[in-house]
Amino acid sequence: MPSRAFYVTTPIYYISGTPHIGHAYTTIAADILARTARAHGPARSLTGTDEHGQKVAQAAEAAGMTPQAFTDSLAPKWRALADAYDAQFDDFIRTTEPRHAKACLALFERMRASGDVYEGVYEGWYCTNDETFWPENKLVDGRCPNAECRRPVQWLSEKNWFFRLSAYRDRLLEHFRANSDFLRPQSRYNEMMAVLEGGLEDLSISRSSFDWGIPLPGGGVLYVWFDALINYISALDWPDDREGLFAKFWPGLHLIGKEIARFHTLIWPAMLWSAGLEAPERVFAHGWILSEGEKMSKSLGNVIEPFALAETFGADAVRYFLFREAPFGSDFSISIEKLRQRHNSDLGNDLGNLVHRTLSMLNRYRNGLVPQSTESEIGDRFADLGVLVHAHVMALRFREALDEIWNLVGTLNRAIEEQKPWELHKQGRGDELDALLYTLCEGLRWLAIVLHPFMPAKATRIWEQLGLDGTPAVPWREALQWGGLAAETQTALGTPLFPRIEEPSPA
RNA sequence: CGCGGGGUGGAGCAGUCCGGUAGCUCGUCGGGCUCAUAACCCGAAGGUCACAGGUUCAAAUCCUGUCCCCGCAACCA
Repeated sequence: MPSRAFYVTTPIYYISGTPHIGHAYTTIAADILARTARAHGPARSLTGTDEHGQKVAQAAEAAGMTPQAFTDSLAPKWRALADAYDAQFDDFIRTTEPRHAKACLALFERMRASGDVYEGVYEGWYCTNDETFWPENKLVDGRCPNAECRRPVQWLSEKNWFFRLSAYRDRLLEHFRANSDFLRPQSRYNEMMAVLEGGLEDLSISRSSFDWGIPLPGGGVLYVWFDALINYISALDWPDDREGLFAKFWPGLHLIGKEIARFHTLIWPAMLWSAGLEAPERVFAHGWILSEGEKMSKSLGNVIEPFALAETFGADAVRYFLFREAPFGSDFSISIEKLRQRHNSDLGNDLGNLVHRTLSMLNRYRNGLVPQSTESEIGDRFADLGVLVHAHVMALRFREALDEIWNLVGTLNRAIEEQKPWELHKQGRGDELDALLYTLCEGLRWLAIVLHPFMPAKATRIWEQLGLDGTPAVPWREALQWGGLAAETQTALGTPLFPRIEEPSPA
């Protein structure tokens, strides 16, 4: 596979919100992709915060702060979320940065130059919460028709800029048809096709009733959603592109939650086309994480708090759970009990115990020294591991990637049962024992490498216990060669990787 | 006729697009092993794939209809 430059983004998170596990989910997914891609070639990842809009302005006012000071005070919690889950991003963009405003205005001007932006008067019912105008006939009981909002709307009349989105309907249809992978999973693709077939209306892209946004020449500010989408290229220094980031990394992959597929797959590509740029390469709209089978909500008291969760189980165990438990794309349920069980069985019993028993035997029988390299049938079974895991991850099949890895964890555990190293030792069959011990250690080295994107800290601990230098963030193609672990390497038996978490005792 | 998701062994889920002996994890039961985090390995029990029609040599999978469950005030991926 050619090592084309890889670019992955998360949505920019709405800054005055509260980080929850769903944000962490997207963020970790992007991190897994970026880490896997980095092991194969140039890669870049982006996250950030969405800081404009009337709601932020109002919240700032309520807090007695300027909007900028208000958002400055909130941005760190979003960086902290990525940190809490060990997600490393190459860039973190805030929409209040000058580089972003510059890109937004440049895009706006290009779109205007292409004749797709026109001035018009917008009168209608406006929902402040959604930052959206609604036609009279859409209102529900005189309130916002968004089922998740339903707040009172107000009548507004403003002179705004409009984007001729309707003109792009046919091109979008063609694009969807020609690129069946453009939007995944399939259910979201179908949904957007249905929207397209119903036709598109032009979009109001500026606001003049408040000023917390990117100011336009001649007055008004950009509509917050219009501004937000542009982050994906403003962070690549478009249009100046002084370091060639845009040229190298655009177009990329957008990871989003399913509720914002419309913005990312209909409006955003049309904006880019209007400015003479390429649409994103792929958009993946994942599902929601439910708590005890229901949508998380404060009133139900079933919100899983992401910082506390990372603290209780460790970032890596949560990262593992989120992507092993369900296919990426569908909704699934999280619960403390399920997390505990997976931690104990998959991580503790299967993987952690494998590492521990292997190093323990090596310690006992060979003073912790890796024996001479030997041919191994089991090595053959690892041959395709890197290629398979890489392919699954790049196709967003995280669960399948982990299944593949766990198959080999099972293979090694079985090899121990079948060959009974304790017997080999007692019977003085040193060569056979050496061969097995080498196979186990080398297998663990491979596992550390392919697990690293999923569980960076734990994979690094395996690496260190194997006596290897650095981290498992190594180029896969070169590193995944059977026999890479040198004989005589001094290993170090450590404490269990995933100490068992006991069931809370019944009260 | 609001929109969307879903109903598969005790639990949680794959499989459904591209029909062809029903699969995974956990749990349960029985056995083995002792290097290891009471961990590991082997075996077994357990399902009319919501229901009813239809298409087909063949349907969990395609078509039609029905029933049931979940989300849709706020926070919010």
